[in-house]
Amino acid sequence: MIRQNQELLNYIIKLHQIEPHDVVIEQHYIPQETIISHDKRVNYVYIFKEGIAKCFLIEDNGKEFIEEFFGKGEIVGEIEVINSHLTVANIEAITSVVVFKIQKDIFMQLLDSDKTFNHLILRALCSKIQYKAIRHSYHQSHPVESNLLRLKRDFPDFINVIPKQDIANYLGITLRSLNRTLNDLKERYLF
Amino acid sequence: MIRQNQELLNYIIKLHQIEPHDVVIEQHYIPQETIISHDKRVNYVYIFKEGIAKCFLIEDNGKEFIEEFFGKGEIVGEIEVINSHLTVANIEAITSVVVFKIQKDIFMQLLDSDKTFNHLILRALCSKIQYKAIRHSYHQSHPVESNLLRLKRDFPDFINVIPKQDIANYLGITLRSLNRTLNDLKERYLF
DNA sequence: TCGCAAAAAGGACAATTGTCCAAACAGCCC
DNA sequence: GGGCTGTTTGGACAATTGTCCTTTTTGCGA
Repeated sequence: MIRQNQELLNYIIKLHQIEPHDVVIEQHYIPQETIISHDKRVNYVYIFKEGIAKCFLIEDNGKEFIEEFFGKGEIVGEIEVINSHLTVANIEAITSVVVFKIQKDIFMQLLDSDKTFNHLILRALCSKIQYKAIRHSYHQSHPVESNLLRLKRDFPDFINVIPKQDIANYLGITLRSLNRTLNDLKERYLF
Repeated sequence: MIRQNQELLNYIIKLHQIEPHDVVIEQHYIPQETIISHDKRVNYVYIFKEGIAKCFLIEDNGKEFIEEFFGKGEIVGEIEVINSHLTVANIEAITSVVVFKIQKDIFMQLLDSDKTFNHLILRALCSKIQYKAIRHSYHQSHPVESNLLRLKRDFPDFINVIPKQDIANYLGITLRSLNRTLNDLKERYLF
C-alpha cells in the first residue's frame, strides 16, 4: 500500500554526497502541502527521503482517486519528464516529507550517462506497472471487504496512519461504505 | 482501449531489416493461441506487428481481469525481463497475430548499447503507467454506463471486434451487467 | 466547564450490480 | 426439417454500494 524503493534511495543518497549540491537538492514539506499539482509543467524529478505522500487524480465529477501512497525511495515526476507531458496527477504530503529533487535536464543526462541509474529507473517504472496491474485487477475482482483485509495484511496500522477519506478514495468507494464494511469486520473480530 | 506504439514498431522494423535475422525474429499466432502464460520464466520480449491480443490476470476466485488489449507496436515481456521476475500476466491472441520477438539477453544489451532504443522503451513504460493510472481512476469513479460510452468514443467498433465476455472482464463486471447496460443505452439511442 | 463548530459515524432508502437459472437462438449433423 | 448442443440473452431476486441526511463525538476557545 505504501510504496518504497530502498535501492533507489540508497543510490540517490550516494549521489547527493558525491555531486555538487545543486544536482541533488533536499527539500522539506509540511503535512497537506502540495508537492506537484496537475496540468503543470514539471521541472524536477522528486525522490522521497522521509514521510508519506498521496498521489491522486481528480475526475470530472469531482471525485478524488488515490493512485498510490509514496514512502521512502519512491520517485515522482519522472513520467512527465521522460514523456515531456504536463502532470496528470497531484502529489500532496500526508505526514512531514523530505525529498531529494533533481532538475529535469540533469535527470535526463543522468539517464544517458549513468548506466546504473538508468537501470534503477527502468526497474522503478516496471515495478510501478506491475503494482498497478495487480492492484487494479484485485480491486475490480473482489468485494470491499477483501480489499480491506488485504490492506491490513500488507500494512497492519494503515487505519491509524492514513485518514479515512483517503482510504476510501484509494479503494474507490465512499466513506459510508468504508465505515459500514469496517463495522461488519469488527463485529466478526476480523479487524 | 487497444494500445498502440507506432514509433516503437517503426524502429523494430528497421532493426529487423538491418540486423541478422536471429536478433529480431518474426512469429505468427492463430486466434486464441497463448503467447505468454503466467508464472513462467520469459525468454523473449515481444513486439506486436499485426493483430490484437489480450493481456489478463486470473484471480484466486477464478475471475479473469483484462489489463490491456495490445495492438501494433505494443511490447510485452519487457517488465519480466527488466525485473527478472516470472510472468504475472497471460497474453492470448484474439485475432491472428504477428509479433517480432527479441531474446532477453539481446534485449538487455540493446537497452545498454542503443540510446534511441533505451528511450523508446523508457517512453513505452511511462505510457503504460499513465494509461493504467487514468483508466483505473476512471473506472473506479464512474458507473458502467460512462465506461461503455468512453470505450465507444475511443474505439467506436469495439463491440463487434472484442468478444462480449472480454469486454466484461476488461470493465471488471459480469456479462449480465454488460448486457443490461447495453440495453439501457440502446433504448435511449445512445449506442 | 460550557458551548460551538467541525469531523466522524450511522440510519433509511434508492440505485446499481451480481447470482442463478430459464428462455431464445444459432450452428450442425443426421 | 428435426433434434441436439453450445452460446447468448434476459427475468427475478439478493447483495452490495451510494445518496442524503441526522446523530454522535471530538477538539478547542471563551
